[in-house]
Amino acid sequence: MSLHLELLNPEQLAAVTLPDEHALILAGAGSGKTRVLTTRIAWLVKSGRITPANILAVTFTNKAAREMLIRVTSMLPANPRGLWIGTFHGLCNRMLRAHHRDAGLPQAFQILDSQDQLAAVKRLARSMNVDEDRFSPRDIQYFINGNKEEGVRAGDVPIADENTKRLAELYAAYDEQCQREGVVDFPEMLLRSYELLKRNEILRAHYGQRFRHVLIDEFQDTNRLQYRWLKLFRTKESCFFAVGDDDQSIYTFRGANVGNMAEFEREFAIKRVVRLEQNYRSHGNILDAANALIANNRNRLGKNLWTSTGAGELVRVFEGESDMDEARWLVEEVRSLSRDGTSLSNMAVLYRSNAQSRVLEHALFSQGISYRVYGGLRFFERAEIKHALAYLRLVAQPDDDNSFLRVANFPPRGLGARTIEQLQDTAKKNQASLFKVAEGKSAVFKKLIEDLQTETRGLPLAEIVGIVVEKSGLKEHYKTEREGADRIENLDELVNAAATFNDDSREVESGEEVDPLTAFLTHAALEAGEHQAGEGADALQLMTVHSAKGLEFDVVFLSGLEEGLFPHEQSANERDGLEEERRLAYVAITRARNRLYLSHAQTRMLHGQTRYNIPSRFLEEIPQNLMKWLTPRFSKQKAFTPDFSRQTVSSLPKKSQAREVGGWRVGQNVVHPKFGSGVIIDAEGHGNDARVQVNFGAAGVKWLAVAMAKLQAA
DNA sequence: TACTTTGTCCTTTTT
DNA sequence: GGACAAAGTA
Repeated sequence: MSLHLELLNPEQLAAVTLPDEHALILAGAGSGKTRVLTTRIAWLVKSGRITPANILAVTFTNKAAREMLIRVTSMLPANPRGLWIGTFHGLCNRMLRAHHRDAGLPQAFQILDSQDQLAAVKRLARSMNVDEDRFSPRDIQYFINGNKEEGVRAGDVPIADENTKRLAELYAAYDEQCQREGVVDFPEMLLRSYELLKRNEILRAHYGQRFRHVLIDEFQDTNRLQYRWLKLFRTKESCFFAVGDDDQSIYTFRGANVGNMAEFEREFAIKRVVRLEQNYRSHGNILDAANALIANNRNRLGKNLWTSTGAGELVRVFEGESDMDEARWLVEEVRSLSRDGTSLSNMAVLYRSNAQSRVLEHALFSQGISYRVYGGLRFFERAEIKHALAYLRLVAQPDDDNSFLRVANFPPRGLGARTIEQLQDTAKKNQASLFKVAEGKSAVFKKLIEDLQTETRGLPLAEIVGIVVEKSGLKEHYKTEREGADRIENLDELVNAAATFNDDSREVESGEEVDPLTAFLTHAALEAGEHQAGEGADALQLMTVHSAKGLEFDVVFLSGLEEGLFPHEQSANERDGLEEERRLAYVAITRARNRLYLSHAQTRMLHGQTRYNIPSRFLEEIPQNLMKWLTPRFSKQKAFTPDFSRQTVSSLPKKSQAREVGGWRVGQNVVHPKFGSGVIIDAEGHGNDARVQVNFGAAGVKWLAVAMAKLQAA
């Protein structure tokens, strides 16, 4: 019930109690960002000058939004009404449902997730005879979303060449298709909502007046459209409070624009940028390592984290001979920490890409250590759940062709590709949905949907879902399948989820209430990740660095620190790709409270091939005096230079058979007088002709004649 | 029409 | 190694 302002440090207090003016808060990792944001909201309300309804707080994830809501409400005496805290998409959804007519949408519009969108694009591409070699559905989807996120409609795409012209046509056709079917994809939600407010002066004035205080979390992750959307709420009286950390910007690959921070500073004439640099999370050595690493980035607003807790332990570094070796060591380490009293859920293993989890899982499983992998297949994304949702969507909105195609012949009911094709032709001719033109063979399916509609009308949500799961034949179908038991369990779980579902966003302010089924389907699309199993159990946490953002652990293992993996090889082709990789490493390191492990392996199975990787440059960028090697090997490789501008990683060519020539073995570490240290990645010939291919990192990859080159074993 | 086998492609991810 | 889609077979 209290704000506990006395517990804030001077900078935090300054941020919380800023007068009514625009503000930019540079909040470093672990600096109490969420606390400042939530206390600010509570402080504003308690001041009595405004009500909760005057506040708009925007976050990126549902998790962050929920956390914020909980913390704010705990600081206020009564449950605040009219307080808008949510994700960009959640808030846009709320607005679009409330003003669906003005936005040109049916009230029960359905939301396409990325998968659904891709399916819709594929279907469109086929109906328009697109050469998939020239334009893959992925590319088209990327083009559409990229433009939408810049606020550019199909008609406004600048036509530079034939390709763009064609893509713009497809974009236009795609939007028409969505409109016809009453569906909206993720970027469309933002753009629609943006256009709605932009065009409708009355609405804009209404919301602008209402939201006197606009607070934005993770501002560095906003894209251009999101920023423009936010600016629509700006009035003479309004105050914007943006919190962000440019060093933690790790989503530029999907359109986030860090430049928004500088833009905001300029456009809102920010007088004072408040820097939160005191870190309450990590020990000194860990923090120093993070600071040293990020100092290698040139594009920064500048910030240096410090802590008043001691230096703590050194950062531990391990080199494995192979990924399996690395995993075995890691499991042993986890086991002994666990024995010494650190709970498993307080330890996390982080990696750059999901593919790396497999080896770890294998090792953990065989040693009987419980673990939990984040970011795998989410509940609402499972095939059987998607199928059930498709039936439900058709009940709510039969013109949804995406859903129609998904389940028209699932479970199989004799509607083959031919029948569907004919149906699609008729639909195209009549500019109507598949459902409307279904006849003959497909009439049976149409009848099924219609029966479901009449049968479920007016029933409670859980019963609707139960009936649909049963009568669609899904359950029956999975009974005959070998691994169907899990799927049936999931379908039951879906009914459960429906039973416990209560939606607070249905409390609308403009009269019309959204029907429960649509609300549930919206929840499934927008909050797909919220429904996760095994949340409570004590288990080791496995996740990518990306999904670790915002979290913290006593012990963090950062594994696979190898050139090509982390930094990822693809990042070399992107503008400022390496800097983003470095920020990613920075995020990873700053997750650790007490102990940090960094590890890498000499060989690793990737894409079914063994790769020989050299240690990541990030290991070189951390001052040696902060680290403690658990294996001697790495410390021997003195010839490292910090410059790895050229090719640094290679995989073993497919056809290579020779593993060993003249005493040199593939995978072996070597030192060359001129090129420094490297690793043998291939070998061929024998005797005097024997040659080895060596990856020297900075000096590149070279073929060397064994007889000539003065190679030394490292 | 429906199931089985082969060929291609591999980041990161929330909404 | 593995997911997913297109081609192949009963």
